[in-house]
Amino acid sequence: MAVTVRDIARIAGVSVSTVSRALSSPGMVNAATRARVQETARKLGYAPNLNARNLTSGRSGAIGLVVPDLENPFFGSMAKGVQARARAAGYAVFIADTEEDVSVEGEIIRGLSRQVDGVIVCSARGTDASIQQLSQEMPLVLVNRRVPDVSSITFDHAASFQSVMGHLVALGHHRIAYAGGPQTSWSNSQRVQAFAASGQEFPELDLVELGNFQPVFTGGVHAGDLAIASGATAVIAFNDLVAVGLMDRLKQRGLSVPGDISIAGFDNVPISMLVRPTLTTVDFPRVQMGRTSVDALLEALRGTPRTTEGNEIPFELVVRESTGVAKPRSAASPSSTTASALGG
Amino acid sequence: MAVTVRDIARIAGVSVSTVSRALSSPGMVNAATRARVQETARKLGYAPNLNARNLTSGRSGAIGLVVPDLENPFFGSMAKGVQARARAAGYAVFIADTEEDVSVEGEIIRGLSRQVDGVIVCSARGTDASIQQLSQEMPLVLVNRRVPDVSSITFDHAASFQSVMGHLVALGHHRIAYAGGPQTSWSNSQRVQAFAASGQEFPELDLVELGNFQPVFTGGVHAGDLAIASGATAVIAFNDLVAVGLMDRLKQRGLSVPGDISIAGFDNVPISMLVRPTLTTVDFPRVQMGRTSVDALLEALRGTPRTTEGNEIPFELVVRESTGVAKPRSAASPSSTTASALGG
DNA sequence: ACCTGCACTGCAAACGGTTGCAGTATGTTT
DNA sequence: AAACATACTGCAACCGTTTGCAGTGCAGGT
Repeated sequence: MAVTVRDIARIAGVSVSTVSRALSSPGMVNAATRARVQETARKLGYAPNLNARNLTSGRSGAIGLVVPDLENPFFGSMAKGVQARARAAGYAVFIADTEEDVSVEGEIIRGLSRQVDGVIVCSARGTDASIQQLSQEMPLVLVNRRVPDVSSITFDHAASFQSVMGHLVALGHHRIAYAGGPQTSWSNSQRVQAFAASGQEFPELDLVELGNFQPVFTGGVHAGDLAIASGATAVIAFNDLVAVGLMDRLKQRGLSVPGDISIAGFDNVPISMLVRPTLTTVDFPRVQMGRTSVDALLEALRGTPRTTEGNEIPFELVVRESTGVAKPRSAASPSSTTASALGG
Repeated sequence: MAVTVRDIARIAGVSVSTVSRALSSPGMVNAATRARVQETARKLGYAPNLNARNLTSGRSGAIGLVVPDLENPFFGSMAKGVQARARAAGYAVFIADTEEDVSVEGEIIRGLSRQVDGVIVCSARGTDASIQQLSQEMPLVLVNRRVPDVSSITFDHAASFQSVMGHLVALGHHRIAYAGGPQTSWSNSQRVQAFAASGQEFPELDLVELGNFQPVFTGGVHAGDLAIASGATAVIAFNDLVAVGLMDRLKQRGLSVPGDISIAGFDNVPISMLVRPTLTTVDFPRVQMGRTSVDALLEALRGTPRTTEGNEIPFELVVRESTGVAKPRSAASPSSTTASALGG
């Protein structure tokens, strides 16, 4: 059916080994022969059988990408970066969606690992131990999470949180609330820590943790009422969706953003610039994170693993309309009366 | 390094062929032997080498998925469906992002085809001929586009457009505009046709084509002014992003939605229920489209290709707040004065 | 003239499975 | 008791490529 090295060998009048060498290590064969072989190969439309090639070489020329949910734009962007960089390096990408199911994650990754040279894993959940275990079984790069002794690529959540906090402080806010995300999320724990650390840095601040919310619109709605009750003049939300839900609820309750309360989110999702007021947020270059994780994996495959630390992708604070100067504490407007009345 | 059938054979005291059969065609070997082999395999942590297996079988157990842009949520959802169904059927998924570049698309698909049993292709652009050509070279299923003689899975754009139109007519609208998408887009051409067909179905209607717009927020902003000028009381937008941009512009110009103008979009993207008013739109089950395309591909691989026609995924009209009864033509309110003044 | 080194090429053995065929030991039929 | 079918197992070839090793011919050095 398909044309093989033997066909080429027969037609070009050489041995199969010469054909193989002419095609994969051209330097080893005489220029004339090489040209003849390559020409016949081209004419016959030869395409090497990758299974055969990989069988001898032991490599597969592919990497695996494991994500919890492909429908989440975060992972879509990641995948794009991974795909682009892998292709440029001559690797194909196998993709697997764990559907957020930690229990099957290990099996999926192990299954995948038999057909790839290494894997890139996004696993916000799952235990450190299980990830360490996997990392010992195969070349593995962990994304958006840090686990001891596992090569990982992350955003600097602490620093990005600080930059949002600095922005709000500069605008004169004193009572600032944080509407957290899922308790099990690594990035949320980073933000909670950074939030607490801000207390050290700015002792004059009045910090309120509103609790943990689902990282979606309705979670923000829920947080909205608590935010009003807290009496905070600024709220940092776990992500943009929460921020948008929060903002919607505040408007519904008759408060103005940023007049009464400033709101900031994280991720810079497309919605953040479509809502009114547009949302102040932090942009994390997700495509670049995908690219960098491929680089890290390929280096590991070449036997020169990066250090675990220091692989942090830069972020950017995007200031838009949802944050403004804090309303003076003394001159309480009717709407803020509501807030302070409820805030106790 | 890795454990092979030979290791198992040696330890279990049988031949490699028996090992192979005990593992892949259990019916052919004695129950006791089979148990012993399977047990040793399990104990040694045996995992078959897929390259070796595929080399003999000629199959690869993988399918390819080719999309123009992984960052686009449409394809993310698709990919999720593809991935899930493929995994369930024992297939792995290779993914490739063409970056909307038609010129390399063919090469990417051909390269991919060497490592997979078949491909699922989303290619809104590219010529019919090039797709037909590819389809003859390998098992191929085309998604969201119809090309003669190529197996394809689509949404019924005509019917979904009709349902939006019917909804608006029922609300009493007479002058209805369509804000189109890219001229080269297959789905847009389907909608334009359906728009024209509505003229036949409802001769009393007054239909206005506003032109072609970029399928993004700013395209909608652009369309907004034209919509006002057109004097239409209802606008159907190419997709939700255009609809949202349009709505934003209308509000900016002092018109109310749906008070003065009703707006409907397509796709039911997350934003559509976050904007105010929430957007009437058409939901296309994209994950299901992914699943169905895998089914079609697998059937083709088994030699029982589906017919080209009839593979249409059901849609659902989602009526929300952005569409309402048409304002009576006679009683013009101040805000509509603006519109009719400009509408000429 | 002889040996050495070099550039090139071919042989054949891998890689790790699958599978057609033949062989052996049982059970079944007449 | 002989002939035969049946159930299981092993041998060895094969899938298409890579690669260590040996062989060839030819140039240059002595």
